[in-house]
Amino acid sequence: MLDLKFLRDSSDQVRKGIRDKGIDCDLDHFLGLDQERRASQRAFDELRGQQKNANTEMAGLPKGSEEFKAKITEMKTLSRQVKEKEESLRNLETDWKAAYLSIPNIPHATVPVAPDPSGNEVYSTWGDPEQVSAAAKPHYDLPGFSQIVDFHRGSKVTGGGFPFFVGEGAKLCRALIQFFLDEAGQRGYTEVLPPLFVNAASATATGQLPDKEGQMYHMTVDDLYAIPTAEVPVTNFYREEIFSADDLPRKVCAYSPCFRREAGSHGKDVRGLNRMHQFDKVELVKWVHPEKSYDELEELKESAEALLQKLELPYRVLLMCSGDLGFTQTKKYDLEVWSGGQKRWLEVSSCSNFEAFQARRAQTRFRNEEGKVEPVHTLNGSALALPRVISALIENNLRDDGTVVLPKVLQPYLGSDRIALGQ
RNA sequence: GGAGAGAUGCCAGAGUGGUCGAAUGGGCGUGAUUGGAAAUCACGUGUACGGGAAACCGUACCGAGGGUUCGAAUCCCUCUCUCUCCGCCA
Repeated sequence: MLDLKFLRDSSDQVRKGIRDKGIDCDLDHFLGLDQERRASQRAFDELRGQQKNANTEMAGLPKGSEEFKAKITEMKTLSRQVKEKEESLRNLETDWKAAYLSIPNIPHATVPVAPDPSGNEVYSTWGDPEQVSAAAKPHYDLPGFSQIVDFHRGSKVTGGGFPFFVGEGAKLCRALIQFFLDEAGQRGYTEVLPPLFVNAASATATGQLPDKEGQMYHMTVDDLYAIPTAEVPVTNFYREEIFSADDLPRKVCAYSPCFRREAGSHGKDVRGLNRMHQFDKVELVKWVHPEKSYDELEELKESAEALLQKLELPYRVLLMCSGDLGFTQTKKYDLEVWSGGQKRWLEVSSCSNFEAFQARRAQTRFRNEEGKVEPVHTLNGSALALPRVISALIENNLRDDGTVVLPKVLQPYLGSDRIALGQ
């Protein structure tokens, strides 16, 4: 949610932001409801104030007195009015809240304005894609690949997009998870292992609800959602809490499986490890002082980049344009690894600043220098999502003998300098 | 899954229908005292929404939702969560 006063006083700026993101949202409908709500609350407060005054008065009167009885008769009318007014206020508040939740965050001034992904800017590039491309093939076409990532049995057991990682494949996952967590730990992130299901309040705070309901698996019997990313439970860790200024910044990392229904995404992107319903990821989340959040975004991006560098995988960083920003984000960098076999860039990380948007929904605040309570800024970034890192590792490092040479940093975790496909 | 107990402010913990946003203690903050500190004393110390230039004022909030009543932290109903014991299990 954006700040209420900001929405009222800078509505033109908000309208522009909504337009630049290409999101369909009726700000004026909300502003109209906001006025109605305020008027309704004033009226209710007034009536309720009368009732309270009368109440105090009555406490001083003898219980059975004529005066007391007369007062009761009088107050019955008022009581009815208060109830009616309260009901209409509650109804207005419900509509108002729904409209409020439908307003997206707006892009930061440094974000390029463009309607679609073609407007994303290549911010930087690391490594040499050409070098690894020569004879590489897509991982899903490699002999033996299906023995370390078994899609067929996954489909039998669960459904499409839920593969088994087997043998070396499973060990590679475990190694990457531990490597990512170790690196985050060294950067001062506290490790958590979060719940994999969250309630609706949590999903609302981070912005999955009501905006992206269809993307999550929903367990209707218990009204719980399978997390699409560890961002959801982790960001909600401090929901409804107030930090003191020197608690900030607070940094947490978490490994978790992520579950995505990905409704509506079909086509060439979906082969092999490129897009799945369940995948593993290590996520970084930060709660920071509002003045620092854009510096923190750079630090977050660099943390994720450092992982790809240590894994010796060529990548590029994109500064996402307004039209490619999500509902909740003000600014976002995507990291894309070079897939030597598929000859294309694959997103492995997304580092975003939400400013106070999530914090306001989650009511995560801090006491600022003047002692006033204000929302913190939250950020998060993948560091990293596993499957596409795995495909790049395999495709880029496959040797003629069918083995995949591992980057130095992973070797201690696997106890070997290479893994074999197949066998 | 069964039985019981409970949920109040930063924490502990009073309050069983009216003057309760809520005693008291602790913590924290400011000040007094001190050479400095401890101890002691005084004052202060929630959040949200609304009104106001501001000081400040109003209203809501005692797990959540509903009900009874002129009036609810307090009575009734439903739900959620926590704790204890039993069962079951990793």
